Amino acid sequence: MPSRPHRPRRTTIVDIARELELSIASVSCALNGKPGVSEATRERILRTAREMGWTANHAARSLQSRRSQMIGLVLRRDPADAVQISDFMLRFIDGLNQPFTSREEAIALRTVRDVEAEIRTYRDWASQGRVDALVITDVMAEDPRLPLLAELDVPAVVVGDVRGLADLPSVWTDDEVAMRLSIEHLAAQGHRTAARIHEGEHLRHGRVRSAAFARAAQQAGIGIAAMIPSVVGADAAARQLQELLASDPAPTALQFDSSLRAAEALRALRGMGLRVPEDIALLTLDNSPLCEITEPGLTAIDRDAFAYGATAGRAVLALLETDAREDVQGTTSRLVRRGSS
Amino acid sequence: MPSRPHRPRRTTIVDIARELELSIASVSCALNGKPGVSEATRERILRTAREMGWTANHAARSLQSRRSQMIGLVLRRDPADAVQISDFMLRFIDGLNQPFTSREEAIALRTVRDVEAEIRTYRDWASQGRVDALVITDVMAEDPRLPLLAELDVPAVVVGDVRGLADLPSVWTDDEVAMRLSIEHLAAQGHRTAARIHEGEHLRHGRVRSAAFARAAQQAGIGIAAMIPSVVGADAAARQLQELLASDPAPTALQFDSSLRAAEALRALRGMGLRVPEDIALLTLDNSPLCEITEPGLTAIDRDAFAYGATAGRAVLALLETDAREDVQGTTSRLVRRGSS
DNA sequence: CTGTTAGCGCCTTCAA
DNA sequence: TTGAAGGCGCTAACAG
Repeated sequence: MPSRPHRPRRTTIVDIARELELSIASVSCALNGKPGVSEATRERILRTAREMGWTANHAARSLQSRRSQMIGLVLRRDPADAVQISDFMLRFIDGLNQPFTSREEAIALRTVRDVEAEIRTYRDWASQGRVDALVITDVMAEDPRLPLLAELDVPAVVVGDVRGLADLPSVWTDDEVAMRLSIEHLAAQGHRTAARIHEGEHLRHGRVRSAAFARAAQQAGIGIAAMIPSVVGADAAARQLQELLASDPAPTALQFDSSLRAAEALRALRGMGLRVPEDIALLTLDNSPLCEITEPGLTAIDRDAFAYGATAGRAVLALLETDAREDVQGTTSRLVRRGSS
Repeated sequence: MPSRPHRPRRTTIVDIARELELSIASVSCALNGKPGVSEATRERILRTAREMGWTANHAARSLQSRRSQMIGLVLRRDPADAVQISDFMLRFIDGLNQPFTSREEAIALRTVRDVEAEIRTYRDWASQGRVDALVITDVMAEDPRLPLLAELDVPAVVVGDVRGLADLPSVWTDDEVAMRLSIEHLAAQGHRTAARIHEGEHLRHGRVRSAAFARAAQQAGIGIAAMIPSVVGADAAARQLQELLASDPAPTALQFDSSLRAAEALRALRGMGLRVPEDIALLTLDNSPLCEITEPGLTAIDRDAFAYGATAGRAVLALLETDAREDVQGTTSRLVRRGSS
């Protein structure tokens, strides 16, 4: 532990009390708007507090109130994370902050490489009382964090669908609707066979989406040529596409979870001499500026990451203030039509 | 202030002392690896501490040590922020975390809409002792935060070039080199006239880059058709490009600060029937996956955002631990050649 | 080597 | 209405 910083002592309520020749209790009451002081002395106290530039010391308050005024957020970050994930996440964080702007809460952020480190961080934070609540994102199919949260006694809000996995307050998004919108759009365009290229099913929402995709396709009378994870690298992606298009019946539409992958596919398809959308249609989840710079633009499902985050933030506050366990939809999916379909 | 949470009391050093019938001082010494306890009792103490699941309470430590173990980071976030900015920032944050992974420090993050709110946050955090240090990004041409930092007695590291603006430890990136690489690349391709489309010069680095661009161009014997801020909207951008290409002599190369803008320009130029790179070359700062999905790919200056952040993190630690005022280069620019030039 | 004492800055009974 | 005292959990100085 490094040596204690020797910065100038800040003014404390003791200083104010001494200055005014009052007891610290009176000062404390006045400063916190509590009864127990006359209006006159309260005024005096508030004024000199302002003059002396007093602000409550956070550590002291925290020690006494057992509240850190911190909301913990751990980002398990794959260095290869695609741009639009970053964009969504930063907007989400921005939204998460939103309900806290007029309050003292702030976000304690930490990035880690794997779940083990993430869990360690939660354990540490919880036992040290460093955060008042946790926000959990990217729910995995078999998520070791969910039992952990039950064990640690820290309020937590889960961002994502945890129905059947855990009994925790959650903020989720309508993946079923997103898939239905996608499929219905394709059906309306006369497509009869589609394929889905997802980002892996280790994440819960990957599975939810695949299931919803299958269900919606069946209802719309659309055949599924394949539901496969995306591959990295232009060459591998091109090969994957070729295989996909060789299947019988061949899909006339591709649904992506990642707009970056969709954009790459677009480029590959054109390289293969195929026309989009005439020969094959593309559409993707997670609308982003990326979808507008491709030629043609990418039809995408739009979701308001900021609103999503803000809803999560409000759920955290509700949990903290009234112990209200919320289960709300964070954002609504909307189809944005562009040239690719 | 909401009511105090009534979670089960965690075990404290008092509990351990009582359990072992020792004084709390001995326990404290043992737990902190300080001399003053025999090895035997230390062992005993450590073991029962572990058994009882003890962890130091952060608020108490913080109160006593005057350290919050928090590094403050405020993001002034324009809701219209482009994707690749988000990507760079999240990678930067990831890097910033890097030096803290094996330590107790965490990042206190807050997003705000304007400088006023940002300044208010710094003031609050500083006076409450909520952060041990601040990391300042996006230095503006006339930056009101710099005098503020001198006033507040909080250690701070500036990310960006502040030479001549403030005497603060800083981590900067080689914008001059980036511009020189760009210009030299163009010169080598035989270009004689270029234009620069930047993201506004309210930010310090915007100005630095423009100045460096002009200098490098002069040295390379390249004429500058224009140095103008980008405009938003496809139509406006197309008009801007048309004007630019109508100037005499017309630029045969365009340098962008934003790869999103460059990608949009690429699309617009092709819409105008121009070939890239034959008729006009494009290149951009801030390499990102975006640069690979356009057709042709965008030549770009690559900078390691993670390394940049990590360097900043190390500068913060140095400042905190040894009061060492560092002034280091955070990352190195490198030209990535692609089809657009 | 061990224990006692006194803070860190704030809040909260309980008496006066 | 005001003040004195105790505690939040931990650390540090000094006494034994």
